[in-house]
Amino acid sequence: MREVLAEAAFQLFLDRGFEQTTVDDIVARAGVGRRSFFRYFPSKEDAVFPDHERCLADVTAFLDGADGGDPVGTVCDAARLVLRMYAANPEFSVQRYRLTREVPGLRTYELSVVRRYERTMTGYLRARFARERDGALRAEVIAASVVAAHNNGLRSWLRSGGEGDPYEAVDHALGMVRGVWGSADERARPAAAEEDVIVMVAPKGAPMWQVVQRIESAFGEG
Amino acid sequence: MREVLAEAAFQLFLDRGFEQTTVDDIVARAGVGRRSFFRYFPSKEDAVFPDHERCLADVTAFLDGADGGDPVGTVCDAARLVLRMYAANPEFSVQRYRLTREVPGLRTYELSVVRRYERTMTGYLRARFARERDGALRAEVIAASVVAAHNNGLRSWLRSGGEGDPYEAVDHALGMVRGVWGSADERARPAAAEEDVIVMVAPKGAPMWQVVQRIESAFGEG
DNA sequence: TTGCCAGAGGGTACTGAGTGCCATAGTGTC
DNA sequence: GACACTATGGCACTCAGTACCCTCTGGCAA
Repeated sequence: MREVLAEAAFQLFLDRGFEQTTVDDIVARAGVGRRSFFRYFPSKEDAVFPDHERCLADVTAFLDGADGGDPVGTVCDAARLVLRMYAANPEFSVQRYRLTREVPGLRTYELSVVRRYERTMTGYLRARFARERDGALRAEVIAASVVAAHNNGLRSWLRSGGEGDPYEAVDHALGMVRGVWGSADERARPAAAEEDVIVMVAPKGAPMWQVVQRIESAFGEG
Repeated sequence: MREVLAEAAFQLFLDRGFEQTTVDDIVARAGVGRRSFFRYFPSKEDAVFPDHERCLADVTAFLDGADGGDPVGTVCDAARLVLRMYAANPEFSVQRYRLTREVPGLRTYELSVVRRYERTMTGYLRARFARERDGALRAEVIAASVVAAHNNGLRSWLRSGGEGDPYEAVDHALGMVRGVWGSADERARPAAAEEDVIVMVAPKGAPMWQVVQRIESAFGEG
C-alpha cells in the first residue's frame, strides 16, 4: 500500500508537478481513500522520500554497532550507506533529484531529512570524542563536513544522470574529509610502528589544506 | 507594521505555543486585518525570524565586496555578521532559541534559513577556488564547516541564556575551522618571507587534527 | 473644487493539507 | 457465533495561504 501510494504520487508529481498535484489526485490514482494516504505518509512531502526512514534506521544501527576504529572513517562508511540507497535506484534517484531541485518545499523537506542523518553522525562522534578537547565542536564540524562531501559527490553523480559509479565521486570527496579530520591509524596500511616519525617541509606561506595534502601523501607512502 | 505584527506574534507564540496560535489570533492582537499579516510575512514561520532577510542581504553584500584576503577568513567574518544579529538582542534570541527547539516546524524553517547563508558562502568560496583542484568540493565542505562551527558557538551562548560574550565561543570554533582550512598567510603576523620553511615531527599514529594543531601553533610562533 | 491616480490596508470566499472521530470490512481466536 | 483486533474508508473540521475586490487616504493636475 505504501508502495502503491508512493508510486502513484511520484508519477503524478513528475507529470504535473508537486504543487499542482493534490492528495486527492494521488489517492484517486491509487484507488484508495484519502485518509489512508496520511496513514502511510505524515505529509505530502514524505511520499517523495519513501525510503529515507528505513535508511536512517540503517545508519543509526550501523553507528550503534560500530567498533572502535577511526571515528571519521566510520562516519564516512555510514554516509556510504546513504549513497547505497540512492545507487540502488538510479533512475528514481535522478528523477527525484530533478523534482526536488525545482520545488522549494521539497528542498526544505530534504534539508530536514539530511539534518537527521547529520545529527545521528554528530551523536556518534560526540560520544567518541567525549574525552577530548573540543570534542563536541569537532563532532559537529566533522559531521557537517562528511554530509557536505557526501552530498557533493552524490549531486555530481545525479547531475550526470546516474551514469557511472557513484562511489567514485563520493569516496573522493569523503577522502578529502578523512584526510583532514581522520586519524592516521587507518590510512597507513602496512601496520606502522607507533614510534615512526615523519618530517615535512613546506614554504611558510603555503595554504594549510595544501600542507595537509602533503602530509597525507607522506603518510600514505609509508 | 511589520514590527507590530512580529511583536504580537512572538508574544503569543511564547504564551500559548506556536502551533496553538493561529494567524487570526495574531492579527486580532495586533489589531489589523488578516490579509495584512501575509503582506508582511509570507508564512507564519517568517514572523519568528523577522531579521534574517536583512541579515542575509548584509552577508551577501559583505561577500560581494570582500577583497582578496584569505577566503576562509573572509567567510568566517561573514559568519560573525550573523552572530552580530543574534547578539544585538540577547533576550529575544534566547527566547526564540527555546521556542525553535520545541517546535519541529520552526526547526525545519530555521534549517532553510541557515542553508541560504551557507549557499551564499559556498558561492563566494567557489568563485575564489575556481582555478584550484576540487575547488567546488572544498567550497562546500568549508562553508558547511563554518556554518557548523558558528552554530556550535552560537548555541552554547544561547543555552547559557545569552550571558557573557558570544564572540568568544564562536571565534574559538571558527578558529578551529580556519586552522584546518584557511591559508597560513593571514595567521603569520610578522610578515614571513615566502621561502621560510617549517619542519614538523610527529609520531606516525598521531591523529591528523592533532598534527594540524601542531602545525598551526608552529606557524603562530613564527 | 473636481477628477484622477496610487498605494496601503481590510474583507470575503476559496483551495487544499492535515486531523479526529466513527463506521465498516476482513481476519484470526475461543 | 461472539469476540477482539487491525486495516481502511468516509465525513467533518481547522487553519494556512491565495485571489479578488473593496475602501480609505493622500497627493497631484486641470
